[in-house]
Amino acid sequence: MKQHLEHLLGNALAGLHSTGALPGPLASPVTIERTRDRAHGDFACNIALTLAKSARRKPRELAEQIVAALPASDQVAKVEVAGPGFINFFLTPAAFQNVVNEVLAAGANYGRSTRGAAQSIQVEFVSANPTGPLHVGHGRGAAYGAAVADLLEAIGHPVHREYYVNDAGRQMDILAASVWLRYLELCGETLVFPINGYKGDYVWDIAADLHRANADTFRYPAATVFDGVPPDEPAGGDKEAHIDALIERAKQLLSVTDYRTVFDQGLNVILDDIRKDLAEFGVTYQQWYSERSLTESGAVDRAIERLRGSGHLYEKDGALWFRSTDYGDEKDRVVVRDNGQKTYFASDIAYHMDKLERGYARVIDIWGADHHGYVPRVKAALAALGDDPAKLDVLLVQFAILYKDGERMQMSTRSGEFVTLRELRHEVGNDAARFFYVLRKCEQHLDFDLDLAKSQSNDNPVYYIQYAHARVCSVLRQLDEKGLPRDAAAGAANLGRLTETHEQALLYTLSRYPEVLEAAALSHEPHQLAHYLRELANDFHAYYNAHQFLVDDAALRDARLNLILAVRQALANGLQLLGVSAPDAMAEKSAT
RNA sequence: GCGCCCGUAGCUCAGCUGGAUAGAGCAUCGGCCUUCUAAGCCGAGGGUCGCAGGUUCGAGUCCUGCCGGGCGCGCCA
Repeated sequence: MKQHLEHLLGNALAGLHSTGALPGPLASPVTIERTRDRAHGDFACNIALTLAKSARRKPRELAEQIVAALPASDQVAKVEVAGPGFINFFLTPAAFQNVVNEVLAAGANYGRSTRGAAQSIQVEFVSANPTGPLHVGHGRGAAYGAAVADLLEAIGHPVHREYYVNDAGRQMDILAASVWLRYLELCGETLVFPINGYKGDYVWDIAADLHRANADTFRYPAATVFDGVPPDEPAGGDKEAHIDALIERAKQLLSVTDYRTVFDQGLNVILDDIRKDLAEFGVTYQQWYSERSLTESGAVDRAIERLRGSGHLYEKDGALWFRSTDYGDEKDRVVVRDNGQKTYFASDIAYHMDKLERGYARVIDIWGADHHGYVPRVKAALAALGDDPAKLDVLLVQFAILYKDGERMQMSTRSGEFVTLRELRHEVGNDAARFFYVLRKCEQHLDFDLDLAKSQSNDNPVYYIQYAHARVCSVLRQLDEKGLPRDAAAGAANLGRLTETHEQALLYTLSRYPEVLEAAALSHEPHQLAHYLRELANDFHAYYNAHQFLVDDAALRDARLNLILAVRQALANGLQLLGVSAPDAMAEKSAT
């Protein structure tokens, strides 16, 4: 519809140019928009307003002239010039009624397009450190990232979903040390667990597995383990120095392979748990990319050498620095520490270099908003490597703040007092969780009221949309029970019977779906789709209450059934993109 | 102090990237179930779009400065 109108306007303007009625080529392209108010027609164009200045003409006059030059179209019922000079298009009922045929013909593909087919996109999201189970904050990144990826795929982009596994670095060593200390306790050693260690129950579970499989193989007396280790914070020492020394002791006492065994026990158990958790949440990946593999393959060294070759590295205080300030970062960054260890940033440079070398047209990183300060340095690194930093899009997701009993909950992996994604999923269900998470745009803080989500799940908008879908299914069941026939072809032939106000509203909303999908995908805003689905469900429920579908008039009945089947299809397509199920019937409402 | 995000109805948020009279859900009040599921529908009240300037035919939307809230500013990851 939109393209058709743009085509008509293009012809009209070309005609005016050729007769000299309008000067020069257009500065801006012709854009057709949906009107905010249907009193202004179905679509509107502000071209006369934007052209008025350069043409030195009054906008309304110009608009009249453009309208007069418009070619005839059987889809256009009326064209008006209104307000300061808008050109308003009123389409024929038939133009909208035909949307039903389009939806039913396209089925699960309705709304999808191929406009992005030439551009492959890599989307990296969640990528939480495998030091513990995913919590509710990660859940938002998961739901948002999956929806963005699915939306991009829906407009034709080949999409590669990836999880970057931080299986190297200090945090993982702290986990390994935590597992080992718990293991020692299980062996019968008595010790004071470090304040900076991972205290969650899952660490005990991992340690128990380790003990079952290896008995006392990795056991050392606690006194030996803590020999020479500086005191922890409660004992008047530094908690960071304390835990670092314990890691050192672990590496000294255990052989390289034994330390690796303890380390990998923690890594693998947690990573498997994360994989399973996300899969249950409907979030899947094409690839799990290991940070460790970047070091082992020499990719990190290669990245550093490339930076050195392009003259962006220098040494200071025994460390190797990247001059990221050359590219707008606020300070230079260390890539190799004075102790010879490469920083996390060095791995990340190598990782992003690798992403672009793999040939993606665009790369999207979805990070927690607390990492926003990290963006300039990664972009700077890409620029220094000679890559185009504009290929990288970093989407920052603000925190999901949990409320329980009206109070804000503190979340900390280290203290073990967090609410896990799994707990949340079990409380409110996958559908509600997926939908709630994408209901807000990512830069908006998300208030997640656990009590509301738990006790009053009826208020959840996801049920409202699912109910609309289930109602259509229910109508079809009623049709069967009443032994009434359904003739899809007759329905298609009688779409002209759909003239009620509610039907027109529904047809109009249905016709917007492809535009909403595209806008949501291009702007990485799944919430647009979520809000649209609510509108579509709203139009359907209003229609349902105002009119009967299973009427005696067979032609009208078939037309209405085709319409609501089209609505069901659009609802199902949209819900699927958000990872929410489209049930055929709603489960019995619980008594509470 | 510097940087990023947010500020719209009592509450939680949309506002289609600068368009016409600022919308929805909760909450409040009033209606609708012998008829396809009432997890639904219809109606009412509720606004200085944080404040002050600026840009233009037009600003909730763009630019500047304040105010308020969140998050960052490691040779941690």
